[in-house]
Amino acid sequence: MGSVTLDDVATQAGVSAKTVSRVVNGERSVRRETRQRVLDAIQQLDYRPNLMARGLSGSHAYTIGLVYDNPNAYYIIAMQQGALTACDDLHFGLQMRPCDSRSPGLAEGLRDFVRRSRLSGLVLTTPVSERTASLRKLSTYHIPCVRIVSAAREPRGGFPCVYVDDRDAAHAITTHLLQLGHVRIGFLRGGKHHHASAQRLTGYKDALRDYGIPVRKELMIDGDYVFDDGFRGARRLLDLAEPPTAIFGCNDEIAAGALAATQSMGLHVPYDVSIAGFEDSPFSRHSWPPLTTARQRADTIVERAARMLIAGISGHDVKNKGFNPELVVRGSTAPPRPKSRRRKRG
Amino acid sequence: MGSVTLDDVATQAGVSAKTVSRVVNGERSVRRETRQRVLDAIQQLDYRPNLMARGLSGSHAYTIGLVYDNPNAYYIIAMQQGALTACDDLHFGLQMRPCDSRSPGLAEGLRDFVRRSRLSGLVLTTPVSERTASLRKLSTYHIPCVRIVSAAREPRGGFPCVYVDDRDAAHAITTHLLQLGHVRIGFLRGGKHHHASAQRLTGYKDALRDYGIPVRKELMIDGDYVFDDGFRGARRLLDLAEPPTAIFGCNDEIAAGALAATQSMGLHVPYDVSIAGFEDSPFSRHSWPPLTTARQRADTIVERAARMLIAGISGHDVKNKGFNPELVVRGSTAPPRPKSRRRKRG
DNA sequence: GGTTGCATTGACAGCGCTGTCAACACCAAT
DNA sequence: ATTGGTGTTGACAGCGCTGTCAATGCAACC
Repeated sequence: MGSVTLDDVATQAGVSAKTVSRVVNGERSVRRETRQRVLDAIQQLDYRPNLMARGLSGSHAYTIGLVYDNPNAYYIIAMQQGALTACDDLHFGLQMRPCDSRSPGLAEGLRDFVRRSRLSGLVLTTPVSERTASLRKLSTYHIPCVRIVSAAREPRGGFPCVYVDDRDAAHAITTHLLQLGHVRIGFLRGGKHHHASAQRLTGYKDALRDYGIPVRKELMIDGDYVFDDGFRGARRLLDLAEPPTAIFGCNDEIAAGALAATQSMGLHVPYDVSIAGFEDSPFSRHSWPPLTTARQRADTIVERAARMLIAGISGHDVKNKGFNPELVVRGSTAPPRPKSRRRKRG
Repeated sequence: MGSVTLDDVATQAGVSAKTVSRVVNGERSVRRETRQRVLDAIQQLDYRPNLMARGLSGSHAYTIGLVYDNPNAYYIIAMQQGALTACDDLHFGLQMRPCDSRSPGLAEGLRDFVRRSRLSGLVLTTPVSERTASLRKLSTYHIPCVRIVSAAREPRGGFPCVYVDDRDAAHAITTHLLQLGHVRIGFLRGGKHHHASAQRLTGYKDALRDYGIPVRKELMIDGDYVFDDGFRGARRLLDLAEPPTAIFGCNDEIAAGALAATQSMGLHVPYDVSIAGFEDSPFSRHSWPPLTTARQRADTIVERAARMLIAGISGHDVKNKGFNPELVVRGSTAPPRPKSRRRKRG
């Protein structure tokens, strides 16, 4: 019943409690042979450190915070899952916290969150990780943080990062559509406050330029990362005098909305219109036809960020890490129908 | 920097630390006048108990667990929000935990979860709260729990409950459709393992019977709580020789799928087909037209359950509490079109 | 008046861990 | 042999709180 404590392990290994503590916390000054004896005892007794005791005693709580502000519930769930995996594995606690990334008091709010629970550090997800002014303020509080950001290459300075090359992935998706033969490609933007959205737009534009195709303003529609904006945006695109033959939604939920809108106009996907998303969320798999998208494993990315954060807190060196979302071609994209044979039903 | 402790409050109020502890924990044996003095001091100093210290010292961690197993991310997020509100307010910690409600080791898994973090208790959400065998086993572990269940009246025995009358709400929605003049009403079922789904089906059937309308098997389609099952189910319904004039989806995501399917067939909602959902999730508001639905505030319901749980842990009496989802009529339902003038486009 | 019982309060130990500091062994340099 | 550094280990206090138990005050009882 009463669980195994440091002292139990110490007795078993024939050392002092403090030495066990040293081993558990990966401190260097323990002889190899002693360390092994302790590790064996830990394994034998299935010892797990008591978070409360560690937190009460130590200078921090051995618990990290996951901070997010995102309208996309599926994305949040995936991020939580990733953070949970890392924390369970490394015997850290996890506090999950929604927040308002546009609040002027963001930095202070995060500071209070950390102080109240004596958190060891924070994983800052987009778009919280992009509020540079707040981040600057946050850095004066000496709170260990890892940011997840949208960038093609390793950002310089500031907090350690996990960076995701949204531009490149959007470039790949757009290129996929271009290679299929599409020329008029619509783009449905997401979250104005999300850099990722801007990066994906850049990738789209760059790909068009690479193919010598002019970027048309009327083909790029603003909106947020929600189903309905995808629905309305796609309607606007398809109501154009010369509608696009393909639509690239800034995330899967937008793309799912676009899919519904397209079908609501009696058009067939992918024969009349191709549709691509971004994220590989359940939306992209559950829709019909399933969406071509860029696989961006939010769980993997956040897990990595959490591991980096904990490594940093434990005094290890941390190297920034980049991810490249991977193109996933599914049934929602196909070559455009020859113009003469296209018709709009409904 | 170093935060306010019990001793600080005790000094300020001129009492011992233990007395402050008594006030904070709502114990009875404190004179009214003393209690007030302590409360004032707490307010003045903005004291918040240290969870780690409480947990280390006390017999439990002053932290509750929220357990869920649901494919609907929006629903999970809402539940988390509600639990967070209650815990923040009552100075309890919160651990959120996805799990597999169909695992045979469910009870043991929950027990280990509780033991490892010395949790004070669990809020069991559907469908975890419906695994009667596991629940019976769980009850032998003496873990305080509050269940959220789908039931018309207060369940007898077992753990305390928050019960939601899904049957009644589904009855109300169906009646709404019947009153509009619909006779052939399709029903898209959700999660086979969710009692709520069965309850809603019952409400649907009961309402039909109340109106003397036969329940037709071909109008009730199985599926899970996901967009795509709504899409496919609606297609099947509308492809019937004599299709329904209204479709009732077991939750909003299913209904959103049905909406997309209906529109994909060139039919107009609500003029050709009425569609209703259940839950009042973002889906129902973001779709076009917005969905008629039953407002079931998962956040409010879970907040209530969490408050009940914490009250029980603190030794107070707990009374079960019922919720009745409330009919919300929006643009997706209207009287059926006279049959002669109905046409199917596309 | 002395005793009992209840309501109210406080002293104290200790939850399981980490930070600090001191102790010890050992080797290289003096 | 002595000193000083380095690597390794342990003793001990104490983090902020609660559980236990004892002390206090006061009213009610024989």
